[in-house]
Amino acid sequence: MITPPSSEQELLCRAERIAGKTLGELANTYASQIPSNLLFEKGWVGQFCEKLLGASAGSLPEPDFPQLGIELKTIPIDSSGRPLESTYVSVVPMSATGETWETSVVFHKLSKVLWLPIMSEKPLSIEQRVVGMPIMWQPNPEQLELIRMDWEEALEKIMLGDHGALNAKFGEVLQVRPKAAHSRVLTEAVGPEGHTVKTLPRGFYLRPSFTQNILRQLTY
DNA sequence: AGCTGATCATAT
DNA sequence: ATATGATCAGCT
Repeated sequence: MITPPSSEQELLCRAERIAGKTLGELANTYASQIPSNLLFEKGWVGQFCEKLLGASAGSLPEPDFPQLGIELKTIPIDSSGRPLESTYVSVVPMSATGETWETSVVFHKLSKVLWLPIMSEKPLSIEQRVVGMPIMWQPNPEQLELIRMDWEEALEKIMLGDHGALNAKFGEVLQVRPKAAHSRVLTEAVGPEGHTVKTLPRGFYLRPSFTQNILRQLTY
């Protein structure tokens, strides 16, 4: 059990200390069992890194380091530093809770993010994957505005019950995609006439084109 | 090769 | 069921 970092600086130092190491080395050091593939433990890398850096466990809709207001995101990259996947941010509130942008989970989680790139090209086994240099990121005004506009538009679709629009084509930078155990899962949502209906749960994801820019801006 | 919809583990 | 952590895998 690793204690939570007491400051942003300490968190960053911890992350820098594991940069350059393979997941195999780190798992050895911390006596963790490493899965041979991620098919049945898709979140393993993220959860392992949370543990390494002292994030408070739990699945609360708030940043991983609540006291610091910092969210940790591991992001798989190829040898050119390009993201291999989109980045999950949070659940889409399909039953519109009267949330505003400033009170939204998306806003709070993305206010400050510690990105931890993991070189994860397919031929590499999990233990061979390498932790890259961490990036402490706060969205600049333009980035924040792009995210906000997608978020606002998504909330409009929710209020209208226009679930057909809430698919993976939605959002310039903040995408909407299914987020569920399987495709038969249903959650409560606002229907077209304002009544409660059931629909597939969805999540907000950052598109790779957006996260690539985040990784680039500190790489150069 | 990138995108989109589907899916898996765990905790509460 | 819903939240966290995400990646998988078929299709274009």
